[in-house]
Amino acid sequence: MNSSKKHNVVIVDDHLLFAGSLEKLIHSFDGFNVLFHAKNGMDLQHKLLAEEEKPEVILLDINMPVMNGHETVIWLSENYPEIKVLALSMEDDEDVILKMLCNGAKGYLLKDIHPDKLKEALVEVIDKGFYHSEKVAATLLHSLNNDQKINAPIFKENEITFMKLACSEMTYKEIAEKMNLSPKTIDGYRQELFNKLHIKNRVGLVLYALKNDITYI
Amino acid sequence: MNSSKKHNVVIVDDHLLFAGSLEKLIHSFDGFNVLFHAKNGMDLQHKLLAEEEKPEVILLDINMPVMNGHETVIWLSENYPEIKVLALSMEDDEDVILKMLCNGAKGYLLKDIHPDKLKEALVEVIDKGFYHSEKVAATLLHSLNNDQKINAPIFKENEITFMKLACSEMTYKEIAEKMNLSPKTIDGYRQELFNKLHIKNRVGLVLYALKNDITYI
DNA sequence: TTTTAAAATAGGGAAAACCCCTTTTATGCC
DNA sequence: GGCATAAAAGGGGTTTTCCCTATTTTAAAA
Repeated sequence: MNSSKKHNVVIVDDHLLFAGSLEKLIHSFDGFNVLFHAKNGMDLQHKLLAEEEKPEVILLDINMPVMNGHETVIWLSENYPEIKVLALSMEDDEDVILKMLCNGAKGYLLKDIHPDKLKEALVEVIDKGFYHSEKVAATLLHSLNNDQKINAPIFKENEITFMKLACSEMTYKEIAEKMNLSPKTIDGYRQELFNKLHIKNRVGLVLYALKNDITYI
Repeated sequence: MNSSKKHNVVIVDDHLLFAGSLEKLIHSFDGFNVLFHAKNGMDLQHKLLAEEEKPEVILLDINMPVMNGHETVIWLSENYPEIKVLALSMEDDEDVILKMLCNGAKGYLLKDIHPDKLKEALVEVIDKGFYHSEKVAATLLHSLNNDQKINAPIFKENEITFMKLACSEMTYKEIAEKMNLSPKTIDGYRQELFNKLHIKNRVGLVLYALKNDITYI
C-alpha cells in the first residue's frame, strides 16, 4: 500500500446478495472503501459517468445479463484505462480467462477463493498493477502446454453453417436448398466432417456441435 | 424475533469468497451469528457432527460439487429436522425450486436478491418457520397455473432407456441388441415417441432428449 | 378360464442417410 | 493462358431410417 487515503473499489455483479456481502467484506479490509455497485456493464457506464469520484479498482463479474464482463472490460479499457479491472467468475474456463485478460483485465479471481486472497489481490493490483492467483496461472500454463487447439479441427464457414443446420429436423436435401447448394455438395461436407471428427453418423455430428456450441439453438 | 440470544446460522457454499462475504453481511445483522461454513454437503455433515452447538438456520447453496443441495437437504431433514434450511441459488428454475421445497427446505432465495431481503428471510424463517420471496412465489404459482407437466408426455421406462441410447452413434439394431429386444420393437418405440413428441426424425429425438436432460451424456 | 388391453414383434416398402469414386467448376498463381 | 488446387456436383450402390399395417405374446382383469 503506498497511500494513507482509502482505495475506492466498485463492484459489478448482478447478484445483489453477493455484491452486498462482498461490500461488507471489503469494508472490513484496512484501507479499502466501496464506492458503489452496479448490476451490469450498462449500469456501470451510467454510474461511472454520473459519479464524480472514480474507483481505482473494479471487481467485475463475467456472467451478467444486459452487458457482460467481456463487453464491459473492453469498454472500460477504452474509456477508463487507468481503472484496474479484476475479473470475477465461477468457472476457470481457459478461453474465458484468456479473453478477459486479452481485453484488458488486470487479474482474474475465481469465486471460490478464500476471502483473504481477495485482499491480497486488491493490494497487489494496486501496487504491482496486476494479480494472478496460482490456480489461474496454472490453468493458463496448462492451456499453453497441452493446447487442445492444436489438434482441434478447423472448420470452413460452410461447414459450420451446415453443422448448425444439421442440428435440426431438416433433411440433407432441405439443408442443401437452404444453403443454395447441391445435395451432393452437402453430402461432401457431411463426409468430410465425419472423417475430421471421427464420427459415424448424423447423431454424432449433432452431439459434437451441441457440445462445442456450434449451434443456432 | 422472539429471543435476545443470537441466532446461529451456518453457510454451505463452495464459493469461499461468497461464503466469507455473506458471513460479514450476516454479522452486520442484529441478532445473528455465523457458526461456521462448509464447502459442501459432505463437509457440513462432518462439521455438524463435530460441532457441539447446532445452528437454527442453514443457508444452503444448491450447485455444489461432492454433495449438492438436493442430497444435503434430504440428509438434513432426516438427521436434523429442527434445523431450518434456506436454499440459495442462482437460477429460478421451477423444477429445482419445487424439488428443494419438497425435500424439506423452508425457503428458497435467489442470489440476486437485495441484502436486506436476506435479513427479512432469516427473521421470517425463524419466526414463522418458512420464507418465500415474491419472485419465487410467483414462479411457483406460474408453474402451477400453466403447468407444462399436464401436457408433458409421460414416458415408459423402456422409452427413456431407448431415448438415452438414441443419443449416441448406435444404430437402432445395436440399440435393440443392447436392450435385448427385437429391432422391430425399437422401431415401435421410435414411432411412438415421434408421434408423442411431434418430431420427424432421430435428430429431433436427440434434441428433445438433450433439452430435457434425458441422457447418459 | 376366457377376455382384453398393452407390449412386443413382423413384413414390406419408400425415403433418407451413408459411402466411394469421378467429373466439373471456380480460384489463385506463375 | 496454363497449371495446381480446392470446392462443388454427380453417378451409383448399400445400409439405415422411417412408416405403414398386421400378428403374436404377455399379463392383468373379469
